[in-house]
Amino acid sequence: MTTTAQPHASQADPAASAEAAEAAAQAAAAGGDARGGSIAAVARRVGVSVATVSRVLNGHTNVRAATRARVLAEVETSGYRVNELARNLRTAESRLLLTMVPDFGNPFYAEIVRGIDSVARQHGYFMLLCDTGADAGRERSYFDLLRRHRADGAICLDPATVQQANRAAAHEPALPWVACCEFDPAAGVPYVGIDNFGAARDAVRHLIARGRRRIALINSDDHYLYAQQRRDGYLAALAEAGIEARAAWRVNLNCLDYDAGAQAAAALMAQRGGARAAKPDAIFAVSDTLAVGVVNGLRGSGWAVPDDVAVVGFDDIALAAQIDPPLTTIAQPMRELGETAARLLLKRLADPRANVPGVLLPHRLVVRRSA
Amino acid sequence: MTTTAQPHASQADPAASAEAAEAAAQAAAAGGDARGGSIAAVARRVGVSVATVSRVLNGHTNVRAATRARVLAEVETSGYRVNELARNLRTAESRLLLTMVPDFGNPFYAEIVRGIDSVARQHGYFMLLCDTGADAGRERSYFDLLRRHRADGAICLDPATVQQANRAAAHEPALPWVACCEFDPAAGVPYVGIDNFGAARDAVRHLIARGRRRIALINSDDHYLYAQQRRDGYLAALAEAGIEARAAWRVNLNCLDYDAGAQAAAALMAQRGGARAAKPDAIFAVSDTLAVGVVNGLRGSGWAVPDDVAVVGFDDIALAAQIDPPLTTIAQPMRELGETAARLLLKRLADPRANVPGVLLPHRLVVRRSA
DNA sequence: ATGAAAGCGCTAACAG
DNA sequence: CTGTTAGCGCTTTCAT
Repeated sequence: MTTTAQPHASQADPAASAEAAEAAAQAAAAGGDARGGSIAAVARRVGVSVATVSRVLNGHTNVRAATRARVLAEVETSGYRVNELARNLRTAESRLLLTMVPDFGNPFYAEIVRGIDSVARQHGYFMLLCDTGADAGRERSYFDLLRRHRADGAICLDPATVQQANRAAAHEPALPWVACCEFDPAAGVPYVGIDNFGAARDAVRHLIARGRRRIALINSDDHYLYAQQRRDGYLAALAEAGIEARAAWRVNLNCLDYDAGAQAAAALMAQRGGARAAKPDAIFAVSDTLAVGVVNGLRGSGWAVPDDVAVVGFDDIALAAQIDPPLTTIAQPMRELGETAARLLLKRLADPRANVPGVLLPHRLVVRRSA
Repeated sequence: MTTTAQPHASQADPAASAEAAEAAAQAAAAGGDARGGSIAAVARRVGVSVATVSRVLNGHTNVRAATRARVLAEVETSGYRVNELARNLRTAESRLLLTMVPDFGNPFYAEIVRGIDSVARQHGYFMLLCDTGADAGRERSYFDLLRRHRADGAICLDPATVQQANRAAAHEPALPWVACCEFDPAAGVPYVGIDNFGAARDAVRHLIARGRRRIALINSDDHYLYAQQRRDGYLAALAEAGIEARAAWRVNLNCLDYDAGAQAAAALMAQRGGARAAKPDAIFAVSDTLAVGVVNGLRGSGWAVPDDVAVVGFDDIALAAQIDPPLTTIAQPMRELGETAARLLLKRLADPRANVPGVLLPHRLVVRRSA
């Protein structure tokens, strides 16, 4: 049992295990004349008012122990369950949190979502999950789900949607949502993320410290802030080492999957023919999924990692340690990113006027064998 | 726009793009005296009854074109949005589908979930996602979410929960849910999955055809039906080739992640000392995540894949083609599994008495370099 | 084609 | 401590 606020927790009470609940439901389904029905039916059978039943169900203390016991007993045997549709209308809350993900096939997002789910559940909320990449039709704004009261608040992990919503936030600041991973402090929207500039600079510094000087960057879409910041971090590291940046060695991808990384790497190494010295000796990819593809693409083209080309990824998904060679990468605290996002949102919901901060979580360089 | 049944689709009408909707919301927030408010407020401002507004919102045809236009105009300028909490209570449906996953960090489940989400959305449903592995407390039965009307139906991907629910289904057959991947035809619960026995047999036959005879099995928990079926398929393939099965070469894991696979492989190869001929020359793992770990674990112990030990996985997740060597595996139609599960459930919801079948989807062996 | 009115099942004043 | 009652905002007969 959690210790955090959970208004509607005591329904049918702690004692009622899942097993017991199933049994009661069975009894009800078996169809003695004591069906579950509505709260009114329960009240009638017990011989109390609906208010009393409601009080018991919601764990209010102002009910005599004996009365409470009778109500609980009836609830138990009848298999009654509260109708949350009605409760939600009455309390004007859905107790649902909307999570928008660009692609939950990506382990990076999957782990963040687990963090969100975990905190949400602890606080009596469930998670509505939308894969924003899934419907090409773009459909109506996902934030309409908030306006329609389908969810009480939202967490957005999709950079494109974050940017769009940040613009809209100027006009309609009241919507309860928080940005995660992609964020703009200037937008006045609560957020969690990391120092993308610093993280990218750390990655490239590491490559430079390992003696690499021809460092390519495989980046995400340059429209995204996080991509711009990582690009700038990359550039800064090169600059401080006195290395000239080459535009031809910077590539932008609008897809972060393995194949995209593999193809980009192959293309990078195939640029203008012959001289080995004219090709990158290192690749920094802004996502581990990309980097896994890069390693694969390099191998496919006959290049050895890290001997010919060192590779650094980003995120530190579980897979990073499993591939050959294991991936050197920037670790993001994925779980905490999700948990923090959920906490910020919950705080905002608890007090709409609360001053919810933006928070930056620490990253760190994890050195393995790929660089 | 989809062509399938979608009762509440026309709210604010096709013409209203997301952009326009945002603009209208902005207008409303700006606070002219025409606030969004309730349907009653809209009706009052237009000078019609709530019934008429409701009809327009729901795309009923029996409204004069002129009236409809006036209502639509007011909805547009006021930024009114229907309150789905109220609609849901009135119509007695949440339009939410519950999806229970044992671990959505696993790419196999992630892809299935995308299939579910895609079909659900096409039919005007959203997805409530629960990671059943997430809360150790086990909590109340997830199916209580159905009884409480928090979701209209459920799809269960978690083998443990499927088994538990199959037992409960004997007592309470009315719950609208479908089993996916783990299923028991005898339980009378609609399901979708593959022929696990045949698939495992195919995998092991392939190994045998490649000349391997000392074949180990890394399986999931033996309590699960799919695990039993795959084990039996493995055993059948060995038997038909006249190979004696060795109990010491069968291992059961209750976790399918990379590390579990790596450790199991290392342990398998370390069994009782010296003789090479006393160790497996092939490993069949019942999940690609496990198999990826196996390849890594083998490499870590100095064994070459496939020369020393051939490896076959199961699922054909995207990653399978990216590792070195690329993984030979049994492909499951993950996307279709999810889509089919959703369709079966939707059919069940549309007609509670409908006879919803169990369906088996085809698998196939994908031969790459690991075996 | 439109309106009036009855609830859906619940929670929360307010009264006692 | 308990009961009565008024809605929450919507959809849907049933009239007109």
